[in-house]
Amino acid sequence: MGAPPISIAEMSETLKLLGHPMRLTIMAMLREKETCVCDIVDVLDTTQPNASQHLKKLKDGGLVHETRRSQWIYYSLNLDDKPYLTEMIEQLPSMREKMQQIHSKGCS
Amino acid sequence: MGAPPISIAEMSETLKLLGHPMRLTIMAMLREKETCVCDIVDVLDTTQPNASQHLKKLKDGGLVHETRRSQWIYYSLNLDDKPYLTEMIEQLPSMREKMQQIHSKGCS
DNA sequence: TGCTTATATAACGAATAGCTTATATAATCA
DNA sequence: TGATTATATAAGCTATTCGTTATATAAGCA
Repeated sequence: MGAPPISIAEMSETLKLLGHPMRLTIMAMLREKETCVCDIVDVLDTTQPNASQHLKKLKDGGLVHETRRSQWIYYSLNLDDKPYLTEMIEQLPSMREKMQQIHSKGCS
Repeated sequence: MGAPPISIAEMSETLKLLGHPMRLTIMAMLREKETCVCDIVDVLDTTQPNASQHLKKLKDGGLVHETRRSQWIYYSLNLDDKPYLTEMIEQLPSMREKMQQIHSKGCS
């Protein structure tokens, strides 16, 4: 009935996931809109496997959700059960510009 | 004039600090009231050097503040320049009971 | 079917973080 | 001053995390 109790263990595990610049950048990107892996790779300016492994951690931690749409896999935020994160996510710097620049290159 | 810009690098470093159960517990304790190291050691149920090293990280990260009052050093929250944390800190589980139990033992 | 693109997984080395034990510093008190 | 209490620092070991390279899977297309 009331809000589900949040344990320190659970919260600290989640915060550990966000305590990495690439993963936090991914969260900032996904706040704008759902994004496919190739665009994330471009913005992070890293290798595809590296981005993929960070995405896996975020997914395993329940912070993001994935959907396949033909050959692309789109990631999106999944913060429904973590209301304590909303304010912080909102205050992340905008990634809009960097995400637009990517598409001048075009990854797909 | 406007709010100071927050970088992803800066935020992720701060979140990394909070991504450890002992450090997050310390933050939850300090939300209640400023606390000396010996009480923190008791609640965390760890060794004094371990607690001390976690406190040092929080201090170096600008999350807490210390004041010496005779032989005791009291730590307190320092969140003035990190408004994005306030909601999360507020939603940490209360440490009131655990902090009261400690004083039945009495560390000082 | 074979080729190409998108993504995930595995394996490994390097770097980092965490905890422990031992020791140092600082304050109080007798 | 010496003993005691509170706290910090150092050193070393272990465990975890990170990024890389190589490889696997999956979808689309010719």
